[in-house]
Order: sequence, then structure tokens, then C-alpha cells
Amino acid sequence: MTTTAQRQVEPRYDAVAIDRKWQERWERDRIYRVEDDDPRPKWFEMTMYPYPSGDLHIGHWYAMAPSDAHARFRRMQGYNVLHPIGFDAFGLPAENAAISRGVHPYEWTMSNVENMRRQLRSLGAIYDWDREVVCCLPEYYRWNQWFFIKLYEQGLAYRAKAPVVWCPSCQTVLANEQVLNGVCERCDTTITRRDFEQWFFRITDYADELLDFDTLDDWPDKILTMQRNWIGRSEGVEIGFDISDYGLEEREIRTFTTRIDTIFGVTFIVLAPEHPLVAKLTSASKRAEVEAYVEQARAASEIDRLSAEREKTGVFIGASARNRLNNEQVPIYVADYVLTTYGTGAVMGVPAHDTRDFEFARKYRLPIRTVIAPIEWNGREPEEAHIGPGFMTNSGAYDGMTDEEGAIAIANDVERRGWGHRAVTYRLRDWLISRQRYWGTPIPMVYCNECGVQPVPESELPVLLPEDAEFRPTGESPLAINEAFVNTVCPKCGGPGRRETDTMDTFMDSSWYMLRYCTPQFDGGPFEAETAADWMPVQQYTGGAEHAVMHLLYSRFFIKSLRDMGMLDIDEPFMRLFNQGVILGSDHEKMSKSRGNVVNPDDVVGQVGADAVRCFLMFIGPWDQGGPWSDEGINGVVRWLNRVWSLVEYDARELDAHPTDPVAVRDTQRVLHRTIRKCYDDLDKFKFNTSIAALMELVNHLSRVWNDQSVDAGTWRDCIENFLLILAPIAPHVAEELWERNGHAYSVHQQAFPIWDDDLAAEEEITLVVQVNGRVRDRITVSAGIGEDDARQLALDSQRVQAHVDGKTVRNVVYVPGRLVNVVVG
RNA sequence: GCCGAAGUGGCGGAAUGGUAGACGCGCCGGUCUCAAAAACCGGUGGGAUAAUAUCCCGUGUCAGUUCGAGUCUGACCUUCGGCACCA
Repeated sequence: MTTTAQRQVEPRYDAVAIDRKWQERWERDRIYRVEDDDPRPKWFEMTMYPYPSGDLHIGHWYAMAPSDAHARFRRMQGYNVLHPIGFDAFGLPAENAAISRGVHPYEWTMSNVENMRRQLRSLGAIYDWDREVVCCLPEYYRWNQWFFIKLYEQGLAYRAKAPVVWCPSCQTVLANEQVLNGVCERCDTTITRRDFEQWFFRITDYADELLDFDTLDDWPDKILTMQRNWIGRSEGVEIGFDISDYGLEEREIRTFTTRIDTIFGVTFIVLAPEHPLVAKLTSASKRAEVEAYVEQARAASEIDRLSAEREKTGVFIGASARNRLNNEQVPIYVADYVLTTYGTGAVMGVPAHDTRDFEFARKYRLPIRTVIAPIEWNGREPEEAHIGPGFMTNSGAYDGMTDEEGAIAIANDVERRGWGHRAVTYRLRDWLISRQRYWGTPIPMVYCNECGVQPVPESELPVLLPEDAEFRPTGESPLAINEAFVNTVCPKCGGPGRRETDTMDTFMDSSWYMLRYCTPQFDGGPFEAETAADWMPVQQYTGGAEHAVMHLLYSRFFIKSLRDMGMLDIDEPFMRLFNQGVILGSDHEKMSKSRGNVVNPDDVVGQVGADAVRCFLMFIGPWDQGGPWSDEGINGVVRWLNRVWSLVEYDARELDAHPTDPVAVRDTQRVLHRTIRKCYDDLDKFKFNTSIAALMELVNHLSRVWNDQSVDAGTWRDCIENFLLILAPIAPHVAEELWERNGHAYSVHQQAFPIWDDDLAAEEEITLVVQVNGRVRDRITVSAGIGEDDARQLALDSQRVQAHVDGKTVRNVVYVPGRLVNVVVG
């Protein structure tokens, strides 16, 4: 649209040339090279590395530009800052590209990396490219394999059956992303699930320690809450229901409950559809019905199964179990609202005191027996489950106790009689590492008919990902058809062996990449211990909140396991965390190709330069909230940088030709020092939008005093110099150029961040707000040092106040020092 | 559905429980110009009013706490992030 194009404000300097000039100079002079032995205190500040999807999106800039500004700020505070970059280069999209376009995942990924490197350089960040990490390269992923073997040796890696999403038509494993409304995205076939032997890491061994956030200096509370809920620690009792009548190897059904006090209210037992006892206990007459139900449950997603809204379904399996506390036989059902992955995969149904059990009992006409009497219970069957406290009833010897007392007494008795024991369960599940994919790290294990599972010897690492594989679906992992890869020798006996053909989850790569940044070229191990110990832990990590639970928990687990293997002496990888928000299209919708609202940073940077884009992204709003891109909004910062340019180019000597106004000089000093203080505090806390607003106010002030010619050249030069220093981390190219034009020595990025003077920042006068009954009625300018008595008297003497007090009694006068007086009348 | 957030002018947003709307966009008016753009100067929440006097209303909705609530508490509505194979 021509109207939009006309509205675009142009920089009054050659932004593109200045970007290029300084990027080349910084590169040539290596001013951002990070030395391990630099004597300054170390500051390791990381932003989550991007997936090389092809083009750098403005969303990447939104993550990278402010984090670079913060790292630059720390650098100017005197730290030796490591602010590295890399690429999360393994993953599904590369394989999709291979299938759809016939490009090899390696070619696709590395050409994307190449393009994104160029784009990232255009940002003008302080990345030390010698420390770049690309995790699809053997020199990186060999250490994934090395770690895998270490974890295996520690007993932290194990194999077990686990379901994968399966498309029966494509004969392939699907990622959740490839399933839309329960059908395969490629062929619309309804998906099901299949059990595969897969590798897991025992993250649950660390569940309790992962709940300890005490040493994390500064993580957002919401992330800690999400992690806490994700881990989901529950204390309760594991108790068996007797099924010895069936003559099975299993003599009981183990259930987990957090409400053992309600055990006398059990009127049924529910098994998860995947529970191994389902097949064994189902009676002949029920078999067909139960099998059909189990098959149907395999197609349902967990989100649907756990939905409280969805109608509960289940099938009676034609068997019963005995509640040992009251010797009652209760029917056994299979129902998909019970999951195998939580607790024991079996629950005791207590409809009177559990909402889901209540719904289930209503639907299948099962008895509902109150055993915890609410305070004013009328003795009738309740209208809904009573979750709250009460007194034990219908519970034999425990009647009359409170529910809390009952829970303790029953747990003690259950333990004494050997029917069960107190237990803790977690919602957190072990980390499933295996992927039936090509584009990932090969799992370095060999299967031998004689020796079983054997790790590949360290000396044979890396197990290279072969170039040729079958990306099209065959029903097996893509590597399985590669005979040369699969067939090997057993590391133990030398006989024939078969390699593991699954690859690793890409969260493996991101679990330890911060360590690789410390010593990226080291080839004696994943990292060189002493140097890594100097840098680690990461002082500040920034990235999207979408990684709140998975990546951030995996990484915490990983570091703790390395610590326990003696490789590191830290408990946590990331001391501080900040989550930026999401940048939206100018239509306030999520950016997507289909909506056509995607902003290409190359285009904008080519028009207005990197600094205007950086400034605008930081100015949109609070970084953690994200916000919409705006083609018009960016005019504001372009215009501002233009004004900055003019202001700095003025010849300060002109000022000395005019008489100075001492009040204007004092005001100007105050504005400058308040700006320094404000920016120092705000940049520290990632509050870029208000820092830039404060800098704009300073520029507005300087424009006024230039027009008035009311300050002396010395005051002016002091303002300009400090202003450029504060601008440097935000707009590094323009700041550098103006620093040079202003006659200062290269480089502005090797200067210290300015410090304010509290006396110069102080206000001499304040506005005293006077309220009557909380409503503002007057504002009085008073000396900043005014005393309480004087303030109260001034307030009461105000004519505007008296007009509102007139005829009423003054009941109270509230005084807030330096701010307001509130006269309460009635 | 569950877990976690967020709702303030036409728009993005600012505001240690104490002057709601800083800063910017957009818009309106002016200066400059043959004219336009740019630049610069001024105005800009709604209503009553001749008024930049004064008063009333106003931070998603409804209650509550408080001398005082955008901010704290509870319930609800809407939008967004995550839900274990997207990364």
C-alpha cells in the first residue's frame, strides 16, 4: 500500500552503512572475543539457542536483541561477559523437509544455519562466534552419546515399554504435532498407540531435589509454580485389594490414594486400560466388550482422558476385589480416566468423596457411601462428592475421628498388618529419550544375543549418523533399514551385534549446551572441567516461557546427575531466569505464514537499520509480556534516533554565546542524573521499555534547552556523553558512530556504564497532593524537606479543601511523607 | 479439562496501596513550502460548562478489605502459554 510506504519515516543517517561499518570493525578488532582468563568477574548470560528453521523471524530478534542489550549492560558494568549463541540443529522439521522436498536433513539444516548466522550478525550482538555450538555435528553429539553411556552406567538410563502414537495406515510413529483431532495429518486415519521398548532417564529419582528451588536467585514465581505442579508430589498410602481367589501370580491390586481415610467408602476399583491385570482378570463373558474399550482408549489423547468435563466411561470386567478393611467384595472396572503413568495405574473408587468417582458411580449406578460426614450432614446420599473435612462414619472402629485422625490411624493399621504402606508419588514421569527418527543423535547401544544390551566403548564414539536412511515411513526407525549401520559387533564378546536404531530426544542436546559454550573446542570430553567450573552456573538465562517445565527441568536434572557423577560442583544450571513474551503480528494475532502477518527482519533492518529495530522491539512494552509489531509504531523510534543524531551533531560552543539560566542548568543536571539512575535500575531488571522512555524524556528536555540556549556548553557535553553511554547497549551502532563523531576514543563499548549522583538527582520541590475522603482536591508545590506539621497545616488551609470540608467534621488526617495529605471528613 | 499468566484512551503501554494515562503511535491544529512530504511547535480519556474555573464518570464484570484500590482478597468472563514426540 502506497499510503503505508509514504508514512515510513526514513533515518537521516545511512543506517545500513553504519551497521556494516561497525560490525566489520568490531569483528576485525575482536572486541567481543571472550577470554577465559580475563581478570574481571565472569558473567555468563545465555539466551535459548534457536532452532535453525530457515529464516530468522522477528520473533528471534525479539528474543535476541534485548538479551544482547542486557549482556552489553553487564559488560559496561565491568564484567567479563560470555553471551554465546548456537543452533539447536536436530529435530523433526529437517526430516519433514527431507520427505517433502527431497533435501537431506543435513543439507537443509546447515544451509539454514548459514543463513541464520548472517542474519544474527546483522543484529550487532556481542556473540563470540568462536564459541558457536551446532549440535547436529559429530563433535557435539558424540558427547550426547558419551553422557548417555555415563547415565547408563549410573543406572539412570533404562529400557522399558512405552506407548507411541501410531498411524496404522502410514505404518509409522507420529509426533503429537502430526496428529490433528485424533487423526494422522497425512492420511486422516484415526491414530492408535503401540508399545515399543524405549530408553528412559530416571528424572524421577531427582523429583524431590527438583522441588527445591532455594538456591535459584531469581526465577519467575510462575515458572516455579508450574514446575512444582508438573512434578506434582503427593503423599498417600499404597494399599492392596485382595484378588487371591483368581489364582493369579498377582495376589492383589495395588492402588494409591491420598485419602486413605475414605477407604470404607470404596464401592468399586478402576484399572487403567493399559493395566496388565485387565487381561488377566476379565471374565470370558466380558472379554469382547473390555477389549473393544481398551482399543478405543488407545486412540484417545491424555488431555481428553483427563478432562473433567468429558463424560466418564468404563466397563465392568466381570471380576471383583476384596477391601481388606471391611471384607467387602467390590466390582472391578476399566476406565480411561485412570492413567498407567500415575500412581499404580489403579484407583479405589470412593464416589462419596471424589468428584470423578462420583460421576462414574452415578453413571454406572454404583453405591455411594458417605464415610466422612460433613458438619451438618442430614444422613442422606449427597448431591455431589464431599471433598472437605468431616468426621469418620460408616468406618468401623474409626468412627468419630476427624478425617485427619482417621487417615493417620488407618495408615498405621494398614502398615502394621502388611496390607500396604505410606508412599509418595509424583505426576512427573521418567524422561522418554528414544525417538523413532533419523535426524537425531544415535543412541550408542548394541544388542547382542549372547551378552544382551552393551554400550558402545568410549573409544568408538561418536557413533556416526549415516548419511543414507529411509525417511519415508516403513514401520521401523529410519536407521533400521541401513544394514551397514545396524550390523556391528558386540563390544563385549566380539560376536554379531545390532545397533540401537532409535535416536535421542533433542532435549538431550539442550540439557548441557551451556557447558559446551564454556570450552567449545575441547575434545578430551564434553567440557574442560576447570574452565567450565569458572563460568558455571549460568548467571542469567533468558528465553520463552514455553520451556517452563520440560527443557528447564531436564536441564536441571542433567546438571544434578553430572554433579552426582563428580563432573561438576554445582547444583543448578541457571541461577536467574527471565521469560520474554511473544511478538505478535500487527493484527495482534500470532505470526504465521497462513495469516500473512510475518515480519521479515532483513527487510526492516535494510530500511531503518538494526538499532531502530532493536529499540522498537524493546520499546513495544514489557519484555515479558510480548506485544504486537507495528509498522507505524517503529516510526517513533526512527524519529527519536533522528533527533538524537541532530542533537549530538550540534556544536556545543554555540551555547556559550548566550547567557545561561542557572535554573535550567540545575534542571538539566537533575534530569540527566535521574535518567542515569532510572536506566541503570531498569536495564538491570530487563525493563527496556521504560529505560527507552526515560531516554526519550531526556532527549525532549535537551531539545528544549537547546532551543532556549539556556545551558552552558559543559553541561551540554556532559549530558551528551552520558546519554551515548546509556544508549550504547541498546543501539550499539548509532552510539558507536556518534561517540566517534563526538571526538571520543574508540570504543563506546569498552566504557563503563555511568553512575548517577544522588545529590544532583534530588528534587528540591515536590507536589503535595491534598485529598478529601480520598479524592484529589488540591496540589501544592512545597519544599521537598517539608515537615509533617507544616504539610498538614497547608492542606487544611487550602481553600479548595475547605470548600469540601465546609460544615463537616474532620475525623482524621492521613499524612504520607513527600506525597500526600488525605483529610477524612464525615 | 488441568496447570500458569494477562485484561488500563482510537492503538502499544506508564503508574513502591497514594496525582490514572509517563513515553510513543495515530489523529487534530499551527509554522515552513507554490504545494506535498519531512522537520519543528501545540493539542488529544469520556461527560456537564462560555471556560485552560469547577464538578461528575472512568483501569474486563460483580462483590470485599482500606482514610485511599489499576495495584490486595474472592467469584465470574475473555484472551494467551504449557500439557510430556514442535522446539
